[in-house]
Amino acid sequence: MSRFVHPTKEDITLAGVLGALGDPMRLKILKKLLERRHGHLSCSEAAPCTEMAKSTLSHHFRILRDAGLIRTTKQGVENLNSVRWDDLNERFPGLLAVIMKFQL
Amino acid sequence: MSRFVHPTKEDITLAGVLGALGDPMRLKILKKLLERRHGHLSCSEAAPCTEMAKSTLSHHFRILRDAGLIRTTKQGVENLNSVRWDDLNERFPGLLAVIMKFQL
DNA sequence: TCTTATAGTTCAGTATTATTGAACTATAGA
DNA sequence: TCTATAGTTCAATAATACTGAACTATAAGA
Repeated sequence: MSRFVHPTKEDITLAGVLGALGDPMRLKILKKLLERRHGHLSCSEAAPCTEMAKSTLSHHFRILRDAGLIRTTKQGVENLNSVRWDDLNERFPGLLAVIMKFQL
Repeated sequence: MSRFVHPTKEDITLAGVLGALGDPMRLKILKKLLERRHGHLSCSEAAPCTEMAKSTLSHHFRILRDAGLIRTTKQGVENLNSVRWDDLNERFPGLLAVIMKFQL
């Protein structure tokens, strides 16, 4: 029964957010999640490609979670992930919207 | 006579830019440079604090340069650094302007 | 209930990056 | 030429990231 640790909105830092997004895989994961802004995706649904190690994927989700970019809840056998859109937009207005515009 | 290597505008990547800015020191350096958008600052003028190792500072400037965020030219004993504002704004319109708005 | 499958985490070893003191390079000025 | 200044490069260590293997938790079927 692993409970996920999420930083409070106030504890989200700019360097943390940018650092977490400074990786092509994590950018792709966030883009997939952002496409359904208030929806949820399991880790494997949000994976940028299928031939990547589960542990690697888990690692990247952890980094996104620790930076405050996503919220993870366990539902049955899956983890459901969603972007913390409102928190992020209050903390850093416009940031995610701009990043989301660009390709890759 | 060290010549600095700068990526072409086309070679600047989003993950590279975000990764380079995913560090408090480098964010501070960029902010100082951005305050005089088309001006130039030496490395020591742009240093976030004075009590950091010269080699560490040099390392951070290198990462910013390799990511395409700054251009460095040697002038006398000093290195002059400036933000590649136009290149970045053409490649990722609005990105730097948004990041610049936030504190820390 | 026992077994199997699914989804993901944790562990541990390896690989990559970051940090920093010491030595070095290049330029300017006395 | 000698000294000071500004920064780089090197080399060693510290900290993070990546990933295969083993493990945990839940669901569903026999």
